[in-house]
Amino acid sequence: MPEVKLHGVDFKKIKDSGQVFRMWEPEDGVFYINAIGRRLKIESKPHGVYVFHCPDEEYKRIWTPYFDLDTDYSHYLKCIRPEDDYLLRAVSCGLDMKILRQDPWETLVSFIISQRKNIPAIQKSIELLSKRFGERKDSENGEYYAFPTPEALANAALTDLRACSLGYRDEYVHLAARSVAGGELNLESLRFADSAELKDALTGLRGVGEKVANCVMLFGYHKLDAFPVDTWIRRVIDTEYGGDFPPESYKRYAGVLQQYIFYYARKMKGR
DNA sequence: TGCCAGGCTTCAC
DNA sequence: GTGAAGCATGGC
Repeated sequence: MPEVKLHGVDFKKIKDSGQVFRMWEPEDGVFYINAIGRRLKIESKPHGVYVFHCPDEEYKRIWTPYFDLDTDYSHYLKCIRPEDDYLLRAVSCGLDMKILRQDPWETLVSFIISQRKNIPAIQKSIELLSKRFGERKDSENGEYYAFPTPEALANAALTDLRACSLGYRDEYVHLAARSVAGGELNLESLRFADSAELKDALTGLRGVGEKVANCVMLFGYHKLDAFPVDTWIRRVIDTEYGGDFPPESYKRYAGVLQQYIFYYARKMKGR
């Protein structure tokens, strides 16, 4: 069981970042996450040490890239203009945030569901969906339900999907599942596509517009230039940047910067 | 109790 | 291309 000293990662902020919906903290400093067909427990110890409840090999091969642990984010922040007070405050508030490398399918469905829902409601829908259609699994970190496969959701009755509080999005999820299960949309081969091609493929799905596509690109394909604009980001752009963001020099890592802004904007509202 | 939520589709213009 | 209405449901 790997016990590692980590710098530049804050799992509490990741849990609260709105990019991942199956991560929770049942007691202070203890995190669980259901992702990529696994359940992981992470325990924080003093002095930046974390215990990952999994084999060493899995930590290196799966979770290091998943949490992007080997990347130094200070590199992404060098483009920030010194006079951009708002962004500097946002970055300082969200320091040690990470952009995860989530499973594209789970990310796609999660963000289709996310439209016009708040985060607790999204989490609830995803848990209902997993319980009803996901495979029940046993792990050293407890029993859980894996995220449903495309086939499982493609074969589901629309009324059963609706029972997971999907609302009008039931049809969107069903169509996306049928498209992936039927091979018309190959999410794996899209890993090799550039951002423009990827966005075209995603927005070709019913119920996937600009915003959801950008979330899938950023959180499922690690396209750091993808810039999702939701109601929170829209408000900040309008009130802090006169309606125009990101500037050209920010565009390469706009998705990373966006994540700090999203986290900061929500944090400030909650105060 | 009303407003809002990590929006999208449709339709008018 | 832009703008507004309608959409199911639940959290706060």
